[in-house]
Amino acid sequence: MSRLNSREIEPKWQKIWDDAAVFRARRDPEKPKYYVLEMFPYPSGRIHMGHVRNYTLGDVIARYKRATGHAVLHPMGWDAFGMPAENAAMREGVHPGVWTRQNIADMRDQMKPLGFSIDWSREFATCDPEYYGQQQRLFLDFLEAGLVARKSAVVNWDPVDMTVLANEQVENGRGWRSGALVERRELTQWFFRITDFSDDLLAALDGLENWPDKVRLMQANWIGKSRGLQFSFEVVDGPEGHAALEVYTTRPDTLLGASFAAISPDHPLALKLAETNGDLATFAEECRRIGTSEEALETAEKRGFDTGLRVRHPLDPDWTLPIWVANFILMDYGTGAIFGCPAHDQRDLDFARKYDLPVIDVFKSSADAPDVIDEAYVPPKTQSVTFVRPLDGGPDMTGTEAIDRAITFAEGRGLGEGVTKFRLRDWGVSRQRYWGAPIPVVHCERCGVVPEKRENLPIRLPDDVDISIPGNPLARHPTWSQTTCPVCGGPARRETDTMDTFVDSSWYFARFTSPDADTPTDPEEAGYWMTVDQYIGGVEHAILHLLYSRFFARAMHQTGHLPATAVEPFAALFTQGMVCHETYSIPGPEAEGQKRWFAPDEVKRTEAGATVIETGEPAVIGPSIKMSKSKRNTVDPVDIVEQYGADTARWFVMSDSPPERDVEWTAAGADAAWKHLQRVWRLADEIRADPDGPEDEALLRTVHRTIDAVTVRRSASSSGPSGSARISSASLQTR
RNA sequence: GCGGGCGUGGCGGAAUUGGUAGACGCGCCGGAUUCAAAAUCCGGUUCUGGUGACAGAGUGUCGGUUCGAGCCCGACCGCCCGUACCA
Repeated sequence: MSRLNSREIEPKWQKIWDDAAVFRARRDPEKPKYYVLEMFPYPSGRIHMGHVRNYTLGDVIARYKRATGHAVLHPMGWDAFGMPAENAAMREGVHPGVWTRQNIADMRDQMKPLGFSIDWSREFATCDPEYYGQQQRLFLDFLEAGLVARKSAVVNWDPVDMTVLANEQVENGRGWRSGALVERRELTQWFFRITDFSDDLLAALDGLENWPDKVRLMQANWIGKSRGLQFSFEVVDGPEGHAALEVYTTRPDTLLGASFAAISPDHPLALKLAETNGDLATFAEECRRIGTSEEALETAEKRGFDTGLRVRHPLDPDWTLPIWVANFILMDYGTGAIFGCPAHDQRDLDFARKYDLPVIDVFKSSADAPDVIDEAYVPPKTQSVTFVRPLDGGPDMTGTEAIDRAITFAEGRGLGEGVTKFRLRDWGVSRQRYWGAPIPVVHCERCGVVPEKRENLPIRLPDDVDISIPGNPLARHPTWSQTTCPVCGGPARRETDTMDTFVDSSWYFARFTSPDADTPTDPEEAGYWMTVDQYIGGVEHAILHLLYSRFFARAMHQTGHLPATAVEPFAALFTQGMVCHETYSIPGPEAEGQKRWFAPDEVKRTEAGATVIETGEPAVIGPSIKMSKSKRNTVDPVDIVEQYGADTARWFVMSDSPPERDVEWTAAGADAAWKHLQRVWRLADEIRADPDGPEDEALLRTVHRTIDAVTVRRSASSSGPSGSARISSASLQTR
């Protein structure tokens, strides 16, 4: 009787697959097509268990579909632009391109032994000029189609390093390298007009039946369609050009509860007043130090500054309200100004309590009204439309009806108009960095901003750059930006901003259908393979990446690069859970931050606890959390493959937990997975040992019951991988 | 802060959707087999008390609805993801 020897079998079959090119995707009119895709990796240098889980999920589906007579496309590539390469360059003095290419080579070497059924002939990296050149072509096509805009946006500015910082590089309001207080600064930047598609991106979510509800809900909330009233306050003795203050509210029915007006520190009126009011200018300056992330802005302590100006209440000209500048008003949403209604909005209430502003309950007559307002409330069911009801004589009514009625009433009186607004903002794609796709436009003194000629694409990144200091190496390169104007032929300057790396990942799935085409896509190939039938990746991409990709598919359709059938790029989406591991640490002499972390292979784990192998010190066993470098709780797939073989790693991540849930990697679990494979091997071996003997009817029956159960469950489940999860549990019960 | 998710034995997880909580698997314990070990096979395994029959407790916490709640409702706690320049 033989034993499973993964070390021999796996390379043997991988070579046979490779030589026969069995995973090469081929169009076949006789077969239904199936495109399965896992979110492509960032080439950090090492694959981790999260990758193994992700690609195994896709691999199971790819193999299943091939086995059931489909023409399958299952490609792999590299999301190769981004900040880590520049950081490595600064840290180690290595060129970002060299670093990235080496990482790709390393990771490919680590992935190959896992035996995924990938069509490697389609591999590309987004830092290939052949790829980003086509992306530049798309940029120009979008520009021509009116899908690109140029406007100003706020960035984090490090005044010491003289560079733009990513939100991630801002720590407690300070630049991570310089430690300088970060400022907000406005730059003119390029935007994709994703808001042109707000309505469609929202409405089409309904059709994405094979997406998780939670992702659809998150996207819907992100797009944030709301119906409200836009109206203007008359500003009493306002400065020139500011006789009126436009505000937008989703709760016009609470208008009589207004006790103040508030504007963003970046609102034009605030800027105007700050010109002559030093204290206000100082206050606004302090607000601008918070940073640009929504999270930072919203969690900051609510602060305000009374401008001394007042506005007239629209329903009562004798009633005036103070105008405050408040740090929790976002210039990006609505009009950058609100009316404050403390009784019915918690943020307004916090603000009113802090600055001693009135709290007026407009639902006092409602049965739900509290005697004293401790927290903002809105009556759940019946609510009187306080300012409308006495005037139009109608009945009390519920939420949205009340709001609609207030809008109708206000419109009838000429007070304002009903407006639909979206929370979604246009997508700013300009980045002041080197390692990204150059934006293919030219700045000419005579002709202004002009697009590059398509025949000049790709606009390549220069290799000879100085990365050792912060800032944009393209901007300080002595010659790269010098060019001639495509229109007048005069001297001109290249755009030195590069594109957001999310652009790279917003169409790679389309490029996989024709990776060598000299246009962004080959219509015939894209028409055959698109859309992606099953997309698999982490839930952390639920909003941005997936929304940008949905936008891109629409924009690519509009510019003739994708068929109408592919405006939704991913027919089905599966979000897998994370791979976790417990942590081992020894607390330092000082505080939390002093902990020393130990990797699983540095620790001897017993029932009683854990000790550091080298020193024999006892280590504290921490909770199982996502594998990460900083906590050192990673298990290298390469080690597992060497120890047990790829099938053990693949089997473990597929069987131990349902794929949509987090899985905890344990040495015992890996061992068990290996044992299970041994059992399967032995079972098959026993049958093979007596090929002429009578068939084992009980076994045959079990096998077919299992197949039946798997098939039934698969077709019943809405998306693929949850079905394949059942394959695991069903097989485990065999015999 | 806001949006989304999760919380059941030592562990992964079941629970036919409001009807015997812990299926199945892992691990562990005991036994068989073996010169011995591995592998394999059999049995046990929520916790507490009890030799035992058995008794009591139990699905993050508190409260509610119900004849009946892991499941429905309300409030809270903890962890995770996202929050538009991390990918």
